[in-house]
Amino acid sequence: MSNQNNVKIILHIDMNAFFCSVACLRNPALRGKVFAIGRENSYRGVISSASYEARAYGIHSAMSLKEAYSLVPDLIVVSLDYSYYTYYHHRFLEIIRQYSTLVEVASIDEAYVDITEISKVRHPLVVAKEIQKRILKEVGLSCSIGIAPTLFLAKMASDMKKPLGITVVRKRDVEDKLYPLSVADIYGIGKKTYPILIDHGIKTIADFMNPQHKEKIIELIGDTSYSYVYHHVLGNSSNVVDPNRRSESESISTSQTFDRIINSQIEVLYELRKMTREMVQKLKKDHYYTKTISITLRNTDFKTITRSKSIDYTDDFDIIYDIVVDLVEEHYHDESLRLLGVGLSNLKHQHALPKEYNLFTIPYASEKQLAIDHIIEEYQKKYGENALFQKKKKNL
DNA sequence: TCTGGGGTCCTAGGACCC
DNA sequence: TCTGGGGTCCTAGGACCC
Repeated sequence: MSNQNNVKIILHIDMNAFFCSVACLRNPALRGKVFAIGRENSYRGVISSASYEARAYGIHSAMSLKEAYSLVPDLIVVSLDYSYYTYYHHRFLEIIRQYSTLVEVASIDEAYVDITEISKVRHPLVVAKEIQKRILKEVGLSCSIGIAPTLFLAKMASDMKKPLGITVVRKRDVEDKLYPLSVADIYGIGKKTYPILIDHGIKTIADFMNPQHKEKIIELIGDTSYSYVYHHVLGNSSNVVDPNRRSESESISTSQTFDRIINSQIEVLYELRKMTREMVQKLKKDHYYTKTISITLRNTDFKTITRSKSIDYTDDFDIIYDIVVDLVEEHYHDESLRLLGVGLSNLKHQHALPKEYNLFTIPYASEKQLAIDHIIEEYQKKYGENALFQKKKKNL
């Protein structure tokens, strides 16, 4: 691969069945077993990763546990503390960073690396093979690697051979290697969009790229999506690996699906207060301020709404929780809920904030909120810590 | 005992300002 | 009285990804 102009050599490195592989490292007895990562001893929830042996039975991530057990009644389901995943995440990044300073972390189990520099003295394929071998030997994880001139093509390439694959996609390989693939394999085309395309005869990437179909596809999925795919497939997209792209968060959120039904305002507020507390702690720990506060409510029919409100930048629990209370009072009307969530978005790092926000925070708690706190306290004093839920428990 | 949890990005309409 | 764009912020929702 020669490098004229700004042709770059990008690797996309993708850990194979990452969560399951980490679980095997912690418990080697799992190796070779039909198992998955999910909530242990439960039929609720979904699979977050399936071992290759389990995949052979049709089990895959996002599948409900109930469905998985119906396919494999004696499926082994394990869960692991998240810190194990982050530990191995850093372990494989350590190795990758020995080959380039241009490493962009894309998620817990994948990264982009610009190896243009080292490729001037060593063949990219040799570099990729060495990285793959070292991650397997030194960390114990297998990965697939895509080599291409852009991030998008590298991502598509790493997907083509798993596990332990290495796939090269140069611009001139696109017709051979990408065109035969299904439109469902396009990164960025998901389960809502690909059935629409397939229903209208756009089955392969070759179909998609055929100029005769341009009008029809734009009609189906819009101008923006069409151009996005069209140009990315041709290799006309960003080839800049930016180590800082995801280093600052734009939003943080938490949500929880409950075993019981939530159907009173006081319960909603009680749970959301715990979540808000958690979010504000995280906010402060990383020295962020938030501008937009949102709540998420999902009812028993799985209908989900989010409602938000923007205020001046703040990191003050009382101010933030007060907005949560406002949102609940405005939008919750005694429906039966199964999921609650709180999100903080429009985040700004302390040092990026206009000066006036950095002076000091005035202690604040609205009368409305103090009244609610009082009700909750009284309730608990009278009936005990879990009083709010006792009546539901009886019904279970 | 159907359907987790944490993110990013985009769209679209309305308000408001110039 | 009617009629303009452009830009930015806010809110709600949805698609997608891991």
